[in-house]
Amino acid sequence: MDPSRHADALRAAQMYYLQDLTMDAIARELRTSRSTVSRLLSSARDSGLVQVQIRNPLDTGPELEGLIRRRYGVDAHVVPVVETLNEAETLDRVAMQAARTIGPLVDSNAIIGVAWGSTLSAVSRHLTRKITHDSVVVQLNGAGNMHTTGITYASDIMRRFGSAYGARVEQFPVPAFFDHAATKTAMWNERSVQRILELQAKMSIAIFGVGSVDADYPSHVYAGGYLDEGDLSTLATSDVVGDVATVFFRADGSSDGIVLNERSTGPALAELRQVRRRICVVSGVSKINGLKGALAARLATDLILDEATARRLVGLEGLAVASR
Amino acid sequence: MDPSRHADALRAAQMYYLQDLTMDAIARELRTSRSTVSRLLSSARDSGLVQVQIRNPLDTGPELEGLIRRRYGVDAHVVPVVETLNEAETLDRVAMQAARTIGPLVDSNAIIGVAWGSTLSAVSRHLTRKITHDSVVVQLNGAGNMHTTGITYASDIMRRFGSAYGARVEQFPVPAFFDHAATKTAMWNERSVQRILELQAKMSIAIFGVGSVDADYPSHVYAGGYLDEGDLSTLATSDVVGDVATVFFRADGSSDGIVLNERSTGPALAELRQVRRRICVVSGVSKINGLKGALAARLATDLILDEATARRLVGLEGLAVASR
DNA sequence: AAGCGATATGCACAAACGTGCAGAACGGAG
DNA sequence: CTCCGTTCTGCACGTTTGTGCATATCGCTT
Repeated sequence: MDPSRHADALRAAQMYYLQDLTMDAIARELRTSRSTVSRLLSSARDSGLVQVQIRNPLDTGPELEGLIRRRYGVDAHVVPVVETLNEAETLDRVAMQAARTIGPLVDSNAIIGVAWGSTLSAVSRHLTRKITHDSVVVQLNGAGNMHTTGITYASDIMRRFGSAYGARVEQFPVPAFFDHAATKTAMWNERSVQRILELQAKMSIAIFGVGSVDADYPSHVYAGGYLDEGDLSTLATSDVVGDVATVFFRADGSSDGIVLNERSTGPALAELRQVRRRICVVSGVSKINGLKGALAARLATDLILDEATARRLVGLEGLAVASR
Repeated sequence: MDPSRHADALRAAQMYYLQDLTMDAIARELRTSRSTVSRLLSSARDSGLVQVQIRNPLDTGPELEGLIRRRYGVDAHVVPVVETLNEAETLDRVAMQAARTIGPLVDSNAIIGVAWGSTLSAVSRHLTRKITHDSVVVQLNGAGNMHTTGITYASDIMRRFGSAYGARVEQFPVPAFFDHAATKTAMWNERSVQRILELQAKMSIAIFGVGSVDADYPSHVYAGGYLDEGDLSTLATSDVVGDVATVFFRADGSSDGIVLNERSTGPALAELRQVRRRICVVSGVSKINGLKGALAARLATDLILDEATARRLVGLEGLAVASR
């Protein structure tokens, strides 16, 4: 792109956001039309030149976020939504806010682990650009299943992350679950796979949703042809409540003895917990049980979720906004 | 203020800035009118809840800021202005942008040293609020002179800084210059004064303008009744080009042997250089000589200045915006 | 040089927004 | 309970901003 356009965008952004001039005044100074300035500004915004951040003072009394922080030890970001919204609208709004909340956390030299699923797909569609250097986006778990290689679906997500942050993208071209644990063992010794595993071990940020076994609309994992009848009934008898990156856990956060995990390509929970910043995005109350399990397993350091689910999490279902 | 109003402002800000809803839509969700939302948002902005930041990628070619950085070793923030603006308008716009640039640099537990003068007065008028804890604003140099105690003028500046950042304000109730160096020595042993000096020694940020002896409109210091005829001629014979916080220096940045400094209440240049972050705000090309001296003395780590002065600084007076 | 596709610009209109003003709601003081 | 001063609210209006469309500009090919 024309570099002088970029320079103009910067000038315009400074004048608009830092000097409170109107677009009209800026247009006169840049000797162009007001509409061009409008477009310059929007390009400045979505090229990440302008960064809007909302810092809510942590001392805002007994707010939802504070409650969650104290109860579960995670930094919560509650997305305000009204109850009347349907699932899709809620997801979209949670995803948009999640995308913008994640932005400031991504730095140069970051290694960003990304899972897949409907939540992450939505998030990836709303990412705001931010220029970083030498960042890498690495896929957390395979996406293939019996019907497709899952390439297009998961890789779209990865690609969007990569281009938003100017990062190299490292896909993980394996199925979500192997049919036989032995295959996984074999593959895990392949150098091509080890390269990915090593990257994962060095992640500085991980971003994922949660699956919940009993969700109203079951997650991709449970309904998308990844598991057969036998697998599903095994899950039921092991008291599994949900998963993160196709690794399953129980309500108490434990995952030992869940045989399916031996065939899963996602990072072991203990491994995930090594990551400094672990961002979990959740939209929809029906994921509550999976979410509680993930929190019990201490899988997240940051949690972005809609208000209704947040209330449910701390047992305030009925209450309206605090102190009104 | 009503705490629920604050909560609404936060919700509104999230929906507006993070979810791209219109004020109309937000009004419906909050069950209020669109105008109220508009007002909520502006209160969110100027209570510092919403933070707009402009990060210009440092790799934007041979830009003015890059040139200045390489030549003088300071982080430059060039404020775009057209040449046709008069002094007052330029100052206002530089001040506004300076105020908003400073904001993100102020943290909790900061000790902020602030000078006075027309530049800082303008800056103080445009500060955006930001809630911090246990911050202190400390006056860098006395403001009294033969005619007034200077209290109202300098203390207005200090007060504005204090209230913008929720910081304690520590004034320095001494004249700008003592008549006799001996009085300064005596006062500097007073515990009330030492308390201030100790605070200054612990400053984490210092904010100041520059005075330039030959400016078109001489700074307060040179015209405001602080110095008598004898002082002014002494300055002339010592090759002084300007001052920072009423401490004088020559074009090469040296200040040794300038007798007036022995009577000045500002921090010695060597002392100022100890401060981690030293922000210098300059508006108007006629301050160029003072500014060059200050840069030679390495008094600043960050420099906020108007475009015309920036061009002058790197010797590109005639040039228009790079690459157009 | 002409032709062509992609991109950028300005116009004009519609949508979104800020703000003065009048009335409502609130919170003491008497 | 009433009064009065203060703060908040919604309306209405004027201003500011986003965007579809027709036109212009640029870079590249033929």
